[in-house]
Formats: sequence, structure tokens, C-alpha cells
Amino acid sequence: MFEEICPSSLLPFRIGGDKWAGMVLRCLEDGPRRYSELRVPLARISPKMLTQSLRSLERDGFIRRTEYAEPVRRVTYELTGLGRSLLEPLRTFCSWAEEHWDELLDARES
Amino acid sequence: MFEEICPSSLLPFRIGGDKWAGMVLRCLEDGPRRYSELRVPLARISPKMLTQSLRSLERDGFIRRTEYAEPVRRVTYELTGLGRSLLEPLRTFCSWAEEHWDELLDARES
DNA sequence: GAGCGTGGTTACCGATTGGATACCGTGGTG
DNA sequence: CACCACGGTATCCAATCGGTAACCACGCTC
Repeated sequence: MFEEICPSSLLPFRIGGDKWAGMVLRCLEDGPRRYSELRVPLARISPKMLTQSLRSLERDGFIRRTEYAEPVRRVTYELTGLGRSLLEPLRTFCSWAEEHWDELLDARES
Repeated sequence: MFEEICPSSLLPFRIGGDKWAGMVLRCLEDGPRRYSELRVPLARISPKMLTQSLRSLERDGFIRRTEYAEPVRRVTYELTGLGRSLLEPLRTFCSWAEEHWDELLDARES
């Protein structure tokens, strides 16, 4: 999903302290996701970093972690109101990046 | 200038690799600035980091460095077109941050 | 009871970041 | 000559980042 288009080193912005946070947020756009569901689109992230990102986003109030009292273990992550409100400026930024992608690459090369 | 309102550790986003880049860009909003002029509003940044931010922003094509062939040494930094275009999403983000400042603080505390 | 999936944690370790501090060459100025 | 401002560099060091790999408890299934 983000592998090619979002090496994140090229994107000139970051959400949260770590570089994955923005992508995690975008993965939660369409509703709650489980830990293992997040690992699919974010294949390149190690479990350690994913946990770290999730904890950090939770601490900052962007996402909510819910652990279900079911026989099989089930944990989901979803955006809070605050997290959802962040999507708008985030999208502004992403569309800026798409729009200026070529310029970014040109500037990097030279 | 940014001392109290922008500890940057609180701001949930970053421009460029380093945490100062966003503030540097905003300092250049109103026109070219000299190295020493930038150090005033960005009092808390070390010369090393300021240089690093400036070099990085220059490499990425957001700012332009101009060295004048004058007897006294004079160097200015100004936004390029690309850099200027980044101001808009940047401002979107900043106003988001202002709007949700209390929520951010609340989330951090608990 | 061996193995699997879920949702992680832990230990280790090299690479990177970032702060403080001191220093430097050039060109004025007193 | 001494000293200052400008625009940085150089060095040192501690903290953090981030990847790999192993491990773990729990419940389920074969």
C-alpha cells in the first residue's frame, strides 16, 4: 500500500513523533481495525514499531484502543474525534505532496 | 516567538526531517532573512541545528540561499515557489493545532 | 499434545539525532 | 593592534530510533 508511494523519507512532513503515525491514521480512516489488519497494508513496519506508534497515538488522544472480553483475543483501534479531525489537514498535505511530487523529486536529485 | 507555543514536541506534525524546519519556513514567510535574523525568533535552536535545517530545506528545494559578493559577509535565505506553496497546508495544520490545542494538552496529561 | 493465530513484549545493537560548547576566518571599527 | 559581528564548523557526548530476532500467554484445532 504505502510501500512505493510513501517511503516517508521523501514526504516532507510527519504526523506525530514517528514516521509511521500518519500512515496508521490513514489506515484507520474507514473504521476500526485490528492489530493484524494493520500489519497488512503496513507490511514494512515491524511489530515493535507498530505497537509503539499505536501507543503513542493513543497517548496523544488520536486513536482509541478497545480490548474485547471475548474468548478469543480481540483488540481494535479506531480514530477518536480528535484523530478524525486530523484527517482533513492530513489530506490537505497529501494532496499538496501529490501535486508537487515531480518538483520534490527534481529538487532531491540535484 | 515559538518558545512557549511551539515546543514542537507537542505539535503532532513535522515538516521536513527535523523538527525545526516548519518554524524556519514560517520565519521566512515575510521575505528573505539572514542567518542571524533567524536566530532571534528561533532562540532555542543551536547554530548547528539551524544550519542543518537550512541545508536540508535548501536541498529539498524549499528555500534558496544567496550569498552576496559584498565586502561584509551577507547571506540570505528565502522561500522558493515550492516552499511558498507549502505554506498553505502548513497554515492549515497550524490552525488545526490552535483549534485543538486544549484537547491535545488534555490528552497528553492523562 | 503439537501446532497455529492473535497481540503483543523483550533483549540486543548499530545508526541517527540533537544539545552544548568551543572554535574559526573574514572583514570592519575603535 | 584589539575587538567585534557575521556565518557558520568541529567536537563531544547522551539519548533516542529503529530493525532483527526471539519469546510469551492464551485459546483454539487437529
